[in-house]
Amino acid sequence: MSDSSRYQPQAIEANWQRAWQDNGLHATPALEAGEQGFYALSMFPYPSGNLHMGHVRNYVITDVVARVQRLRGRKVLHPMGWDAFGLPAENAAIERGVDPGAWTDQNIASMRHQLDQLGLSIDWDREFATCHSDYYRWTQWLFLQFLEAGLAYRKEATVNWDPIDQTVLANEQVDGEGRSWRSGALVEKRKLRQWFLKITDYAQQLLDDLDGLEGWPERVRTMQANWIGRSTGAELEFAVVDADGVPSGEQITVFTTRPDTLFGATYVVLAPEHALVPSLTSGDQRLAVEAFCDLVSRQSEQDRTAEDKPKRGVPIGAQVRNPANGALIPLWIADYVLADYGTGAVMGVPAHDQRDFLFARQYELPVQQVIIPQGSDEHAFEGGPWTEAGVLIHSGRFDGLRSGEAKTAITEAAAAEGWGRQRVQFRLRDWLISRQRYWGCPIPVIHCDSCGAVPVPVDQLPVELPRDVAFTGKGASPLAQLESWVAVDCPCCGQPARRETDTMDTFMCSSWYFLRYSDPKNTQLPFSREAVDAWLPVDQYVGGIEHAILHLLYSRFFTKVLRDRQLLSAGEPFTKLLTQGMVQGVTYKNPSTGKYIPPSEVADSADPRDPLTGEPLDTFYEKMSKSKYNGVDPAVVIDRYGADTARMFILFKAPPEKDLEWDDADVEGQFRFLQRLWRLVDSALERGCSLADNAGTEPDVQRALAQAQAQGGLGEADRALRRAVHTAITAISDDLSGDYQFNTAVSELMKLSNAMAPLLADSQPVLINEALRSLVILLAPFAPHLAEELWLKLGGRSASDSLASNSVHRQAWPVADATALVRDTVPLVIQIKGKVRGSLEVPADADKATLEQLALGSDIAIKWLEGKAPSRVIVVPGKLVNLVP
RNA sequence: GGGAGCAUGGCGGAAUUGGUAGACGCAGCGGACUUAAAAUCCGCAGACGGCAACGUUGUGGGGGUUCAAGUCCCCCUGCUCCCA
Repeated sequence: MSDSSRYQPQAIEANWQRAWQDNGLHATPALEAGEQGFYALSMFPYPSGNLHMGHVRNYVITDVVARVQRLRGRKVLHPMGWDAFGLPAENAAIERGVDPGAWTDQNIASMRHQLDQLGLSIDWDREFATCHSDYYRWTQWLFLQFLEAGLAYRKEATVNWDPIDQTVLANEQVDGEGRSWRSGALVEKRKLRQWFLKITDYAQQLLDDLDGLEGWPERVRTMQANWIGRSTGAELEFAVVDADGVPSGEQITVFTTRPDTLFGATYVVLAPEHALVPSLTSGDQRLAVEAFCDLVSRQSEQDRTAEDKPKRGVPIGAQVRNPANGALIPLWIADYVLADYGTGAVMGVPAHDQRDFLFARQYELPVQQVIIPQGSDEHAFEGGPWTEAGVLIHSGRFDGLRSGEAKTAITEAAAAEGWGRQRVQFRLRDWLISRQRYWGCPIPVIHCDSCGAVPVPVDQLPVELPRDVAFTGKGASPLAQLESWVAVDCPCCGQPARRETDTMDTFMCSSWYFLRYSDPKNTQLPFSREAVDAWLPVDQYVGGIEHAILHLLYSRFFTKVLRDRQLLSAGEPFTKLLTQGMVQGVTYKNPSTGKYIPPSEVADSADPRDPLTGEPLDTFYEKMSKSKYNGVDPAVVIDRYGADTARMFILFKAPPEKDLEWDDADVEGQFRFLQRLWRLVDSALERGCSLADNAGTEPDVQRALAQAQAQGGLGEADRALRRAVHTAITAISDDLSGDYQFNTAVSELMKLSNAMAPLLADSQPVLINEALRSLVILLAPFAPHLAEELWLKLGGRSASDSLASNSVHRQAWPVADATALVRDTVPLVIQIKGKVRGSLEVPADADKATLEQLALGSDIAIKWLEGKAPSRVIVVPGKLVNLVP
């Protein structure tokens, strides 16, 4: 076989990529008024500079979706961009003195180059990076919208402060022991004025609308619902009293989801940060309280609230009156109560709450049981608290009520008597968006001594990030140290004022990027209402499960706020969501040393051993990462096998939402399949097959069928071929509708090519052409380069035809012909008492009575029934007959 | 501790949603071609028994519903994720 007729992806892929680009094949078509486009979107990447397999899987899945929709005649928007603000660029600046902007742009260029090699049908004309001012000016503009709507505000909040580097740290930069990742110093908590977005105003809507997201995985919806965490409970007021029981006038308001346990409250606990702590602390407790507050300020929230950690606290030397029974109980502060959840105060009911129980036992506080399990008069309890519902005791007029009834009754009594009320509480808290960092979107606010926090006027946007800054990693953010940038006149009064030096959380930038793609070049607005309404919501969003909560919740929040600001119509941003599984690499680990061994150092993968010690190694699959030496570089795979093989392997190896085990042997197998397709087309060409002049299209086929009909019908090979073709069309179309099942779609392509090969010799040319035409178009979304090349080889498009109109990617998705699937006879399974005993060929159109007769008369039935008549016969036409003796 | 999900050959995974379990592929074995190997092509292949026809058994374990269960119900075990 001559060299030119071998499948060599390296020789064709780059050419097609260039040709598609030059001919505008992936440009987004304009929509007619009212026309429904299809918006396919991958979660945009952070430009780290390296494309990894997780990216590849993500973008290939979205690309197949986009390509299939185009073949089905939809106008498709399939864009890509860059989530380009963030810490790595700033760290590169600190460590290597490079400009974060230049560093980021370089990474974008390099990743863009790697992406281009995958053959993705992306409309690059709509590309943008969130770190460029023509994007972030609109992030700032949107922030001002939130501010105007009263949804952005400033308040004191605790941040992580590194005392050595004199800087603020993000939570993920503090390790498990509370030390800075860079300096190793114990991180302190500091209070700073921070910007928040009022996502809690939308908590109920964000929760309610989850029900409508039927195209989302149930898992993700549950995670969001848990994160929002709605609970119904009560606010109850405990009056502060002096030693003689005389009210001081102050009230402690607690939030509880268990008002039914109120009579069991034996103390009340405030968060150490609670506003009333300083004024209520008695003189003799002051030193202990201050020392304790200091201690707590160094603890992480998780350490404070984990159920298995010891609880610590101190009494502050004051007492309150239980509003239900008048009992005087002590007031404490404790680490496990958080200031910004609920009211920052809880009632301690040690008999019926795990944490209260531990706390009471540690400090010898009284335990009063007020709930007993239903149907028991067990008043005592052993070992731990009873935290379930039950029946009330020792609760005065509420005795005998069940927990559910008692919650309502006690809350109603509280409301009637003025010491409490029902309250809905969300776990969700307002979104802290301030970052004391340089490489982020500047918050467009100016602080003026007389006017306060003044928004930067819209016509002065963007507030550009200054480029001439020093990166030391020490002290305040580089922005705060740049006096020439900070000093500015107040837009209101003209007096000297100071710029806000905090930048925004990068999640702000990614909470609206999917809107910008609809109108990426707009210089007047973030997007026009017309453009955004034409394309939004995103029809299919694809990305990792790690964004199940934050990014997706913030994006939903943004969409709702912008809808309420009349900027767009959609109430939800993403109609369908596919969360793809991880890509895992084969990992070797020495179980005795715990060290990971690179696969290149493992001589025999069937019996992996440590190259130094000869010890046997553990072999398993884990998410690819540098430290485990289990990564596979996409560039290497593409270099060796081509992008089409990489795409086919990834799609075939596992269903999209499941983890995928990278396996070189399977990649090899996929490459072999593409080579087989190439040879199949070659052998068809040798037989004179051609798709030129619309050969093998439906009119062509119908003509041949009519002619065959006149001559007594199609031959056996012809019928088998058509059955294989139209079975594949049916199955693949089905696999690509609703839930995407790319793995079975690829296997159907394999079945079709397996079926075609032996039938080429005995089938009519027109039907072979039909088969080839269908096969190549069905292949096109998965292996776009190979399909385009085969299309050209077969004459589907002549070299002089325009690619823009005659590309294989511009063809129509094949339609299955139901008559091709019809068979004369079908196998009928014979069961005896539910067990399969054999099968026979029966006429496909036989009715139930006939099938029963055929089954009863079969050798199988005669053998197994031993002459007896069955007591029962179940006939499932087209499937089976079950004879029950 | 609470919630959700998963468990199918040596491996990845299929299975009209209650109707022939193991499609398709990887790895394996046998054959053809070749001086030989690679590549390619053809074939075999859940396990157990049998020369074979065939039989028994089989979807983590146990029970149930049904003519019929991988699929539905109950209990148990193990793993994964989320929330504490």
